[in-house]
Amino acid sequence: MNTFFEQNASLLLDNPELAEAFQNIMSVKRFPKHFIIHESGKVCDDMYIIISGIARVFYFKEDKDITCHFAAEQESITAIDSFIQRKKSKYFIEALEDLEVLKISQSDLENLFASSPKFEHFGRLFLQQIYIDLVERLDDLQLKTATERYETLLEKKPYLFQRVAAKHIATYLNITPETLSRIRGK
Amino acid sequence: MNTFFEQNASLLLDNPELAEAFQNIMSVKRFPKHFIIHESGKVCDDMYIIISGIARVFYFKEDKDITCHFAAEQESITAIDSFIQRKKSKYFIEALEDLEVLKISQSDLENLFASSPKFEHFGRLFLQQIYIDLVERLDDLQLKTATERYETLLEKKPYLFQRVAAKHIATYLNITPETLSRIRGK
DNA sequence: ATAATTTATTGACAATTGTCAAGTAGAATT
DNA sequence: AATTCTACTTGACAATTGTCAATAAATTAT
Repeated sequence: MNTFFEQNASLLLDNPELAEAFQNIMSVKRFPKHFIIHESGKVCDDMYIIISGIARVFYFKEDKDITCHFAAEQESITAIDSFIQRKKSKYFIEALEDLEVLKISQSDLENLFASSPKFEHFGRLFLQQIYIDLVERLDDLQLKTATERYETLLEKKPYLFQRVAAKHIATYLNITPETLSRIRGK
Repeated sequence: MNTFFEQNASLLLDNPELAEAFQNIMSVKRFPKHFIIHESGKVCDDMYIIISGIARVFYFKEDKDITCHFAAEQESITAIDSFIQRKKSKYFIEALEDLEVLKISQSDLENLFASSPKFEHFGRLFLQQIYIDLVERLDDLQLKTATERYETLLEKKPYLFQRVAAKHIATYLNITPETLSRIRGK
Protein backbone atom coordinates (compact mmCIF):
# COMPACT_ATOMS: atom_id res chain seq x y z
CA MET A 1 0.00 0.00 0.00
CA ASN A 2 0.98 3.49 -0.22
CA THR A 3 -0.17 6.91 0.67
CA PHE A 4 0.76 10.16 -0.82
CA PHE A 5 0.48 13.79 -0.65
CA GLU A 6 -1.82 12.49 1.92
CA GLN A 7 -3.36 15.54 3.36
CA ASN A 8 -2.58 19.00 2.82
CA ALA A 9 -2.39 20.83 -0.27
CA SER A 10 -3.66 23.31 2.33
CA LEU A 11 -0.09 23.82 3.50
CA LEU A 12 0.33 25.28 0.06
CA LEU A 13 -2.98 27.01 -0.43
CA ASP A 14 -2.84 28.78 2.93
CA ASN A 15 0.39 30.61 2.12
CA PRO A 16 -0.29 33.58 -0.18
CA GLU A 17 3.27 34.00 -1.43
CA LEU A 18 3.59 30.34 -2.29
CA ALA A 19 0.11 30.22 -3.66
CA GLU A 20 0.94 32.93 -6.14
CA ALA A 21 4.10 31.16 -7.29
CA PHE A 22 2.15 27.98 -7.72
CA GLN A 23 -0.59 29.73 -9.65
CA ASN A 24 1.89 30.17 -12.46
CA ILE A 25 2.69 26.52 -12.77
CA MET A 26 -0.75 25.11 -12.07
CA SER A 27 -3.44 24.60 -14.63
CA VAL A 28 -7.02 23.50 -14.21
CA LYS A 29 -7.95 20.18 -15.74
CA ARG A 30 -11.09 18.10 -15.84
CA PHE A 31 -11.59 14.36 -16.03
CA PRO A 32 -14.84 12.41 -16.23
CA LYS A 33 -15.79 9.74 -13.73
CA HIS A 34 -14.00 6.44 -14.34
CA PHE A 35 -11.24 8.11 -16.31
CA ILE A 36 -7.80 6.60 -15.80
CA ILE A 37 -5.65 9.66 -15.22
CA HIS A 38 -2.44 7.72 -14.96
CA GLU A 39 -1.50 4.24 -16.07
CA SER A 40 0.85 1.74 -14.49
CA GLY A 41 4.07 1.26 -16.44
CA LYS A 42 4.35 4.91 -17.41
CA VAL A 43 6.34 7.64 -15.78
CA CYS A 44 4.06 10.02 -13.92
CA ASP A 45 4.98 13.63 -14.64
CA ASP A 46 2.14 15.30 -12.85
CA MET A 47 0.68 15.79 -9.46
CA TYR A 48 -2.89 16.92 -8.92
CA ILE A 49 -4.63 18.94 -6.28
CA ILE A 50 -8.30 18.20 -6.27
CA ILE A 51 -10.74 21.07 -6.56
CA SER A 52 -13.81 18.89 -6.72
CA GLY A 53 -14.44 15.18 -6.98
CA ILE A 54 -12.63 12.19 -5.64
CA ALA A 55 -9.93 9.92 -7.01
CA ARG A 56 -8.00 6.86 -5.97
CA VAL A 57 -4.59 5.30 -6.53
CA PHE A 58 -4.56 1.55 -7.03
CA TYR A 59 -2.48 -1.25 -8.41
CA PHE A 60 -2.72 -4.91 -9.18
CA LYS A 61 -1.41 -7.51 -6.82
CA GLU A 62 -1.83 -10.85 -8.53
CA ASP A 63 -4.89 -9.70 -10.49
CA LYS A 64 -6.45 -8.15 -7.44
CA ASP A 65 -7.15 -4.44 -7.59
CA ILE A 66 -5.76 -2.87 -4.41
CA THR A 67 -6.55 0.73 -3.52
CA CYS A 68 -3.76 2.46 -1.65
CA HIS A 69 -4.82 6.07 -1.64
CA PHE A 70 -7.90 8.24 -1.82
CA ALA A 71 -7.94 11.97 -2.41
CA ALA A 72 -10.86 14.37 -2.26
CA GLU A 73 -11.21 18.15 -2.24
CA GLN A 74 -8.07 20.01 -1.11
CA GLU A 75 -6.03 16.84 -1.14
CA SER A 76 -3.35 15.87 -3.59
CA ILE A 77 -2.74 12.77 -5.60
CA THR A 78 -0.03 11.38 -7.86
CA ALA A 79 1.77 8.14 -8.63
CA ILE A 80 4.25 8.88 -5.91
CA ASP A 81 6.83 6.21 -6.72
CA SER A 82 7.21 7.53 -10.21
CA PHE A 83 6.77 11.20 -9.44
CA ILE A 84 9.64 11.17 -6.97
CA GLN A 85 11.93 8.61 -8.54
CA ARG A 86 11.26 9.36 -12.21
CA LYS A 87 10.79 5.70 -13.04
CA LYS A 88 7.88 3.65 -14.35
CA SER A 89 5.04 3.55 -11.90
CA LYS A 90 3.30 0.52 -10.49
CA TYR A 91 0.22 2.60 -9.80
CA PHE A 92 -2.92 3.66 -11.60
CA ILE A 93 -4.91 6.77 -10.80
CA GLU A 94 -8.65 6.70 -11.42
CA ALA A 95 -11.33 9.38 -11.18
CA LEU A 96 -14.12 8.02 -8.98
CA GLU A 97 -16.27 11.08 -9.65
CA ASP A 98 -16.13 13.81 -12.26
CA LEU A 99 -12.95 15.59 -11.36
CA GLU A 100 -11.71 19.14 -11.42
CA VAL A 101 -8.06 19.41 -10.46
CA LEU A 102 -5.05 21.66 -10.43
CA LYS A 103 -2.25 20.02 -12.32
CA ILE A 104 1.41 20.61 -11.47
CA SER A 105 4.18 19.07 -13.51
CA GLN A 106 7.16 17.51 -11.82
CA SER A 107 9.64 19.54 -13.86
CA ASP A 108 7.88 22.84 -13.13
CA LEU A 109 7.85 21.93 -9.48
CA GLU A 110 11.56 21.09 -9.49
CA ASN A 111 12.29 24.38 -11.23
CA LEU A 112 10.24 26.28 -8.73
CA PHE A 113 12.10 24.63 -5.87
CA ALA A 114 15.41 25.44 -7.53
CA SER A 115 14.43 29.07 -8.07
CA SER A 116 14.37 30.00 -4.40
CA PRO A 117 15.32 28.53 -1.03
CA LYS A 118 11.87 29.55 0.16
CA PHE A 119 10.28 27.13 -2.23
CA GLU A 120 12.81 24.44 -1.54
CA HIS A 121 11.97 24.93 2.12
CA PHE A 122 8.29 24.59 1.40
CA GLY A 123 8.97 21.38 -0.49
CA ARG A 124 10.71 19.95 2.52
CA LEU A 125 7.94 20.99 4.91
CA PHE A 126 5.40 19.45 2.60
CA LEU A 127 7.28 16.19 2.57
CA GLN A 128 7.60 16.27 6.35
CA GLN A 129 3.87 16.71 6.62
CA ILE A 130 2.99 13.82 4.37
CA TYR A 131 5.69 11.70 5.96
CA ILE A 132 4.09 12.12 9.37
CA ASP A 133 0.71 11.30 7.89
CA LEU A 134 2.14 8.14 6.40
CA VAL A 135 3.73 7.12 9.69
CA GLU A 136 0.31 7.41 11.29
CA ARG A 137 -1.26 5.29 8.61
CA LEU A 138 1.45 2.68 9.11
CA ASP A 139 0.80 2.64 12.84
CA ASP A 140 -2.86 2.02 12.10
CA LEU A 141 -2.15 -0.87 9.78
CA GLN A 142 0.48 -2.40 12.01
CA LEU A 143 -1.53 -2.94 15.10
CA LYS A 144 -5.15 -2.30 14.70
CA THR A 145 -7.76 -4.95 14.04
CA ALA A 146 -9.96 -4.79 10.97
CA THR A 147 -12.70 -3.17 13.05
CA GLU A 148 -10.36 -0.60 14.53
CA ARG A 149 -9.00 0.28 11.11
CA TYR A 150 -12.56 0.74 9.89
CA GLU A 151 -13.38 3.02 12.80
CA THR A 152 -10.23 5.06 12.34
CA LEU A 153 -11.00 5.65 8.68
CA LEU A 154 -14.62 6.45 9.46
CA GLU A 155 -13.36 9.13 11.82
CA LYS A 156 -10.66 10.53 9.57
CA LYS A 157 -12.44 10.42 6.23
CA PRO A 158 -16.16 9.85 6.78
CA TYR A 159 -17.01 11.17 3.32
CA LEU A 160 -15.38 8.13 1.77
CA PHE A 161 -18.21 5.95 3.00
CA GLN A 162 -20.76 8.13 1.24
CA ARG A 163 -18.89 8.57 -2.00
CA VAL A 164 -16.76 5.52 -2.69
CA ALA A 165 -17.55 1.88 -3.49
CA ALA A 166 -17.20 -0.37 -0.46
CA LYS A 167 -14.93 -2.74 -2.35
CA HIS A 168 -12.32 -0.02 -2.70
CA ILE A 169 -12.54 0.90 0.95
CA ALA A 170 -12.14 -2.78 1.78
CA THR A 171 -8.87 -3.21 -0.11
CA TYR A 172 -7.65 0.08 1.33
CA LEU A 173 -8.26 -1.32 4.82
CA ASN A 174 -6.75 -4.64 3.80
CA ILE A 175 -9.90 -6.65 4.35
CA THR A 176 -12.36 -8.38 2.05
CA PRO A 177 -15.63 -6.73 1.01
CA GLU A 178 -17.43 -9.45 2.95
CA THR A 179 -15.63 -8.61 6.16
CA LEU A 180 -16.26 -4.90 5.64
CA SER A 181 -19.93 -5.57 5.11
CA ARG A 182 -20.06 -7.55 8.35
CA ILE A 183 -18.27 -4.84 10.28
CA ARG A 184 -20.71 -2.25 8.98
CA GLY A 185 -23.67 -4.38 10.00
CA LYS A 186 -22.33 -4.02 13.53
CA MET B 1 3.81 1.61 13.59
CA ASN B 2 6.23 3.91 12.16
CA THR B 3 9.40 4.03 10.22
CA PHE B 4 11.98 6.71 10.02
CA PHE B 5 15.05 7.86 8.47
CA GLU B 6 14.56 4.43 7.23
CA GLN B 7 17.53 3.78 5.11
CA ASN B 8 20.09 6.04 4.03
CA ALA B 9 22.21 8.18 6.01
CA SER B 10 24.34 7.08 3.07
CA LEU B 11 22.65 9.75 0.96
CA LEU B 12 24.43 12.06 3.33
CA LEU B 13 27.68 10.21 3.89
CA ASP B 14 28.31 9.71 0.17
CA ASN B 15 28.33 13.40 -0.62
CA PRO B 16 31.67 14.99 0.42
CA GLU B 17 30.45 18.56 0.52
CA LEU B 18 27.48 17.70 2.64
CA ALA B 19 29.47 15.35 4.75
CA GLU B 20 31.85 18.14 5.67
CA ALA B 21 29.03 20.47 6.64
CA PHE B 22 27.50 17.75 8.72
CA GLN B 23 30.81 17.00 10.43
CA ASN B 24 30.52 20.33 12.17
CA ILE B 25 27.16 19.66 13.68
CA MET B 26 27.63 15.98 14.44
CA SER B 27 29.17 14.56 17.54
CA VAL B 28 30.00 11.02 18.46
CA LYS B 29 28.09 9.52 21.35
CA ARG B 30 28.04 6.11 22.99
CA PHE B 31 25.25 4.27 24.75
CA PRO B 32 25.38 0.90 26.49
CA LYS B 33 23.10 -1.98 25.54
CA HIS B 34 19.59 -1.60 26.97
CA PHE B 35 19.99 2.12 27.40
CA ILE B 36 16.83 4.14 26.71
CA ILE B 37 18.12 6.91 24.48
CA HIS B 38 14.81 8.67 24.26
CA GLU B 39 11.71 8.46 26.39
CA SER B 40 8.08 8.75 25.43
CA GLY B 41 6.45 11.99 26.59
CA LYS B 42 9.54 14.09 25.94
CA VAL B 43 10.39 16.18 22.93
CA CYS B 44 13.11 14.53 20.89
CA ASP B 45 15.76 17.04 19.87
CA ASP B 46 18.21 14.66 18.30
CA MET B 47 18.59 12.32 15.44
CA TYR B 48 21.24 9.62 15.36
CA ILE B 49 23.21 7.95 12.63
CA ILE B 50 24.50 4.63 13.80
CA ILE B 51 28.20 3.91 13.50
CA SER B 52 28.02 0.55 15.23
CA GLY B 53 25.36 -1.36 17.07
CA ILE B 54 21.63 -1.62 16.62
CA ALA B 55 18.67 0.22 18.09
CA ARG B 56 14.91 0.16 17.93
CA VAL B 57 11.98 2.54 18.26
CA PHE B 58 9.01 1.24 20.17
CA TYR B 59 5.93 2.37 22.02
CA PHE B 60 3.23 0.97 24.20
CA LYS B 61 -0.12 0.06 22.81
CA GLU B 62 -2.27 -0.94 25.77
CA ASP B 63 0.70 -2.22 27.78
CA LYS B 64 2.09 -4.07 24.81
CA ASP B 65 5.56 -3.09 23.64
CA ILE B 66 5.41 -2.58 19.88
CA THR B 67 8.58 -2.14 17.84
CA CYS B 68 8.11 0.11 14.84
CA HIS B 69 11.63 0.71 13.63
CA PHE B 70 15.06 -0.87 13.67
CA ALA B 71 18.29 0.85 12.73
CA ALA B 72 21.74 -0.64 12.35
CA GLU B 73 25.05 0.59 10.92
CA GLN B 74 24.69 3.47 8.45
CA GLU B 75 21.03 3.88 9.24
CA SER B 76 19.40 6.68 11.16
CA ILE B 77 16.98 6.74 14.02
CA THR B 78 14.96 9.29 15.93
CA ALA B 79 11.53 9.76 17.47
CA ILE B 80 10.24 11.02 14.19
CA ASP B 81 6.89 12.37 15.33
CA SER B 82 8.59 14.62 17.84
CA PHE B 83 11.66 15.44 15.80
CA ILE B 84 9.59 16.80 12.95
CA GLN B 85 6.64 18.26 14.80
CA ARG B 86 8.45 19.48 17.94
CA LYS B 87 5.87 17.95 20.21
CA LYS B 88 5.97 15.26 22.89
CA SER B 89 6.82 11.90 21.43
CA LYS B 90 4.88 8.68 21.77
CA TYR B 91 8.04 6.70 21.07
CA PHE B 92 10.95 5.28 23.01
CA ILE B 93 14.36 4.58 21.52
CA GLU B 94 16.38 1.73 22.98
CA ALA B 95 19.92 0.51 22.35
CA LEU B 96 19.74 -3.20 21.60
CA GLU B 97 23.52 -3.46 21.50
CA ASP B 98 26.30 -1.20 22.70
CA LEU B 99 25.91 1.77 20.46
CA GLU B 100 28.19 4.26 18.82
CA VAL B 101 26.33 7.00 17.00
CA LEU B 102 26.62 10.36 15.34
CA LYS B 103 24.24 12.75 17.01
CA ILE B 104 22.65 15.66 15.15
CA SER B 105 20.42 18.13 16.92
CA GLN B 106 17.20 19.27 15.32
CA SER B 107 18.07 22.94 15.74
CA ASP B 108 21.52 22.55 14.21
CA LEU B 109 19.96 20.69 11.34
CA GLU B 110 17.35 23.41 10.79
CA ASN B 111 20.08 26.04 10.87
CA LEU B 112 22.15 24.11 8.40
CA PHE B 113 19.20 23.83 6.06
CA ALA B 114 18.54 27.55 6.42
CA SER B 115 22.17 28.42 5.71
CA SER B 116 22.16 27.31 2.10
CA PRO B 117 19.70 26.19 -0.56
CA LYS B 118 22.01 23.25 -1.18
CA PHE B 119 21.37 21.92 2.27
CA GLU B 120 17.70 22.66 2.10
CA HIS B 121 17.69 20.71 -1.13
CA PHE B 122 19.45 17.82 0.49
CA GLY B 123 16.89 17.85 3.29
CA ARG B 124 14.13 17.51 0.77
CA LEU B 125 15.85 14.70 -1.12
CA PHE B 126 16.43 12.88 2.12
CA LEU B 127 12.77 13.11 3.01
CA GLN B 128 11.80 11.92 -0.44
CA GLN B 129 14.04 8.92 0.01
CA ILE B 130 12.63 7.92 3.36
CA TYR B 131 9.13 8.63 2.16
CA ILE B 132 9.51 6.15 -0.67
CA ASP B 133 10.93 3.61 1.77
CA LEU B 134 7.94 4.08 4.00
CA VAL B 135 5.51 3.67 1.11
CA GLU B 136 7.16 0.34 0.37
CA ARG B 137 6.84 -0.76 3.95
CA LEU B 138 3.19 0.20 3.91
CA ASP B 139 2.62 -1.81 0.76
CA ASP B 140 4.17 -4.78 2.52
CA LEU B 141 1.96 -4.46 5.54
CA GLN B 142 -1.17 -3.83 3.54
CA LEU B 143 -1.28 -6.91 1.52
CA LYS B 144 1.20 -9.50 2.50
CA THR B 145 0.51 -12.44 4.76
CA ALA B 146 2.48 -12.97 7.95
CA THR B 147 4.77 -15.40 6.15
CA GLU B 148 5.33 -13.03 3.24
CA ARG B 149 6.12 -10.17 5.61
CA TYR B 150 8.61 -12.42 7.36
CA GLU B 151 10.28 -13.34 4.08
CA THR B 152 10.43 -9.74 2.93
CA LEU B 153 12.14 -8.67 6.13
CA LEU B 154 14.50 -11.63 5.98
CA GLU B 155 15.52 -10.48 2.55
CA LYS B 156 15.80 -6.79 3.33
CA LYS B 157 17.38 -6.95 6.77
CA PRO B 158 18.72 -10.44 7.39
CA TYR B 159 21.04 -9.24 10.16
CA LEU B 160 18.03 -8.50 12.33
CA PHE B 161 17.42 -12.21 12.76
CA GLN B 162 20.93 -12.70 14.08
CA ARG B 163 21.07 -9.71 16.33
CA VAL B 164 17.61 -8.90 17.62
CA ALA B 165 15.20 -10.71 19.97
CA ALA B 166 12.48 -12.56 18.09
CA LYS B 167 9.77 -10.91 20.16
CA HIS B 168 10.74 -7.51 18.76
CA ILE B 169 10.78 -8.78 15.23
CA ALA B 170 7.36 -10.29 15.86
CA THR B 171 5.74 -7.01 16.91
CA TYR B 172 7.51 -5.24 14.05
CA LEU B 173 5.86 -7.71 11.66
CA ASN B 174 2.57 -7.40 13.49
CA ILE B 175 2.42 -11.03 14.53
CA THR B 176 2.79 -12.82 17.86
CA PRO B 177 6.07 -14.42 18.93
CA GLU B 178 4.31 -17.78 18.70
CA THR B 179 3.34 -17.24 15.10
CA LEU B 180 6.85 -16.06 14.25
CA SER B 181 8.29 -19.14 15.86
CA ARG B 182 6.00 -21.35 13.81
CA ILE B 183 6.87 -19.55 10.59
CA ARG B 184 10.56 -19.99 11.30
CA GLY B 185 10.07 -23.68 11.97
CA LYS B 186 8.92 -23.88 8.37
C1' DA C 1 -38.74 2.22 -17.37
C1' DT C 2 -36.66 -2.13 -18.05
C1' DA C 3 -32.93 -5.07 -18.61
C1' DA C 4 -28.23 -6.06 -17.83
C1' DT C 5 -24.40 -5.67 -15.14
C1' DT C 6 -21.98 -4.75 -11.16
C1' DT C 7 -21.80 -4.39 -6.23
C1' DA C 8 -23.22 -5.54 -1.53
C1' DT C 9 -24.93 -8.73 1.80
C1' DT C 10 -25.48 -13.13 4.05
C1' DG C 11 -24.50 -18.00 5.21
C1' DA C 12 -21.59 -22.06 5.66
C1' DC C 13 -17.24 -23.47 6.08
C1' DA C 14 -12.00 -23.26 5.91
C1' DA C 15 -7.66 -21.16 6.83
C1' DT C 16 -4.91 -18.15 9.37
C1' DT C 17 -3.48 -16.21 13.36
C1' DG C 18 -4.03 -15.33 18.34
C1' DT C 19 -4.43 -16.83 23.25
C1' DC C 20 -3.28 -19.48 27.03
C1' DA C 21 -0.52 -22.85 29.18
C1' DA C 22 3.37 -25.69 29.84
C1' DG C 23 7.86 -26.91 29.19
C1' DT C 24 12.60 -26.04 27.37
C1' DA C 25 16.45 -23.45 26.27
C1' DG C 26 19.24 -19.60 26.65
C1' DA C 27 21.14 -15.44 28.87
C1' DA C 28 22.28 -12.77 32.73
C1' DT C 29 23.47 -12.38 37.55
C1' DT C 30 25.43 -14.03 41.71
C1' DA D 1 29.14 -23.04 38.05
C1' DA D 2 24.59 -22.45 39.95
C1' DT D 3 20.59 -19.82 40.15
C1' DT D 4 17.37 -16.86 38.32
C1' DC D 5 15.11 -14.69 34.91
C1' DT D 6 13.68 -14.10 30.33
C1' DA D 7 12.85 -15.68 25.81
C1' DC D 8 11.60 -19.27 22.74
C1' DT D 9 9.00 -23.31 21.32
C1' DT D 10 5.12 -26.33 21.10
C1' DG D 11 0.34 -27.90 21.76
C1' DA D 12 -4.66 -27.33 22.24
C1' DC D 13 -8.13 -24.47 21.39
C1' DA D 14 -10.58 -20.00 20.25
C1' DA D 15 -11.27 -15.94 17.57
C1' DT D 16 -10.80 -13.50 13.46
C1' DT D 17 -10.87 -13.15 8.81
C1' DG D 18 -11.03 -15.23 4.18
C1' DT D 19 -13.26 -18.12 0.54
C1' DC D 20 -16.99 -19.66 -2.04
C1' DA D 21 -21.72 -19.58 -3.20
C1' DA D 22 -26.28 -17.69 -3.42
C1' DT D 23 -29.20 -13.84 -3.28
C1' DA D 24 -30.51 -9.00 -2.90
C1' DA D 25 -29.67 -4.39 -3.95
C1' DA D 26 -27.90 -0.81 -6.57
C1' DT D 27 -26.03 1.11 -10.63
C1' DT D 28 -25.55 1.53 -15.53
C1' DA D 29 -26.97 0.86 -20.10
C1' DT D 30 -30.58 0.22 -23.44
